[in-house]
Amino acid sequence: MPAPSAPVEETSTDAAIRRAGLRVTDTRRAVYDALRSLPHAPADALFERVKATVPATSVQSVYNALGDFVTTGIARRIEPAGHPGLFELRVDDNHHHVVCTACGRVEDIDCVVGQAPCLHPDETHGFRIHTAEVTFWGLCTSCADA
Amino acid sequence: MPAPSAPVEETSTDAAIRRAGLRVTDTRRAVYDALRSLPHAPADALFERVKATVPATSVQSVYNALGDFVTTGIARRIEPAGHPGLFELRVDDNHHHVVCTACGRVEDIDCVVGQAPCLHPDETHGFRIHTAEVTFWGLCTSCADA
DNA sequence: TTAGTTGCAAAGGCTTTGCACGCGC
DNA sequence: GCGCGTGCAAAGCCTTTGCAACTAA
Repeated sequence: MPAPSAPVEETSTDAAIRRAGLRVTDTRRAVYDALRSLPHAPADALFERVKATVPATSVQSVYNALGDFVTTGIARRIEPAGHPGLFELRVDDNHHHVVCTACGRVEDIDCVVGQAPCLHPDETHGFRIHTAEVTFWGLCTSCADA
Repeated sequence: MPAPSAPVEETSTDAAIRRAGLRVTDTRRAVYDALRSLPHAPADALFERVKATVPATSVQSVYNALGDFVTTGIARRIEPAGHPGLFELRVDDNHHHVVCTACGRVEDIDCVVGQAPCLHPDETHGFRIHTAEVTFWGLCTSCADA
């Protein structure tokens, strides 16, 4: 036996899917792994990736899996205006996104402040707010040079 | 002559359109007025409104007008994930949005802080940032009660 | 006049839905 | 074995594009 001296949190793909209450299937495993390789990928890019492992799959099945991931909370869908939906696994931490207005590239930005004041407005029109989402728009290095 | 004692800024619909460098047409005037009545409206709702004034118009013409407004900067398009694009006239001031996760209702939120620290991250992956967009997700009063 | 706009039609991209078969548990 | 998930097909929604006729400047 491997004698785990410290409590080893099982972080494999299978475990993550199972923890979400979903059955482990080839498609879901492949989609999850694809999300790990491609941090901010649109569905069709993920599909291309998944096809390499599970050739019989379809775009719709990838959408199914992504939908299940988003519903159960192990993935998140972001939708920068003017671009198709992108999917990512980072879901628990409070981070934001920069989107290149020219090429659509997306990068993560860690929030520099713990309790951002602008994320806790006092006038909320009575809304009970549970999430804040920040998107920065700008030019990435490649597009700024061009 | 009306003898304007103070310099009167002409703020009529026509003037706004003309100032954007666009020709004034019935369709554009109607779309602009519809935007004033419906602060965060999707294209089809605006179309319904416009049809009352200009029955011969079409959804595509409304899209044309909206596209022109957005391009010239007198309107802005926001796209809360999961909902069709919404259009609004408030464009010069720094304000954000609350979106109801249940019914999709959108309200404006004025930014309480002038220079929000979270909107000026130091690590930007080399992006030259020019805009920051904040979306709050929550439940509006009606949906929270239900 | 003449270039910018319209209205119509059609296509396009992204995503969801419905259903019979197959597989995870 | 039971039920969830897949794969296939088709439809759906929102939006953009192309083009001849029209009209604001």
